[in-house]
Amino acid sequence: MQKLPSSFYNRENVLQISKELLGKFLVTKIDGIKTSGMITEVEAYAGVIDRASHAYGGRRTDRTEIMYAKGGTAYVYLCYGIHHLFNVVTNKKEIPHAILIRALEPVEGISDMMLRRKKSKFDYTLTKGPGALSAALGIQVNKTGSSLHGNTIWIEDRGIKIPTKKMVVSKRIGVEYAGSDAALLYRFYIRDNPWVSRHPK
DNA sequence: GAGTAGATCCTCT
DNA sequence: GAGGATCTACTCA
Repeated sequence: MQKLPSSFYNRENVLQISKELLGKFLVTKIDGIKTSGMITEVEAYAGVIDRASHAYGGRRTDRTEIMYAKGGTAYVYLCYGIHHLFNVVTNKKEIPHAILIRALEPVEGISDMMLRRKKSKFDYTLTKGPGALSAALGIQVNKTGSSLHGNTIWIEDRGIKIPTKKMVVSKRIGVEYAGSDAALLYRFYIRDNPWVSRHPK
């Protein structure tokens, strides 16, 4: 059990990093409550050449500035006015790669996750989907720019390795506006794991 | 079980 | 002033 080093995030191949994130553990300690879960589903956003990315074409605004930070930084933003989506920034400074964490399997602090999600019953919707898992772990937009080497949000390697044959590759979700880039196979999830948001159309 | 509308607000044009 | 890397509840069958 150890935090992923900066050398994990600073690599250039965002697809490779995405695959390796499956089976890792996302941990947060927010408001004094520790919660964690195993990552089961991710999507890669390949920066300036990816029309689905906020940083497409080198677009740079107050919001996307975080994506240009060095690997190992949290990029959180608000979607549809309601949902906080959590991304991991990868690659070197000035290269705006990011990986969206879409789903995870809850491990620690499940009762607190249920409180945050206002759920009385434990079911698969607890951390299935990017907006849901952020709410469960207490991640909000004010955490954007946080370092993943600090003591608020981080990712641990607990010795679990997902074999390639257990991985499924597919199109990303909800990016129809990205034109031909919507067809890119940039989504990865663990085969037969119930904690996966949904199947692509 | 499948399909759809509403919530809700920050960011960029 | 429009729209989005979503989720849930509600309708209809």
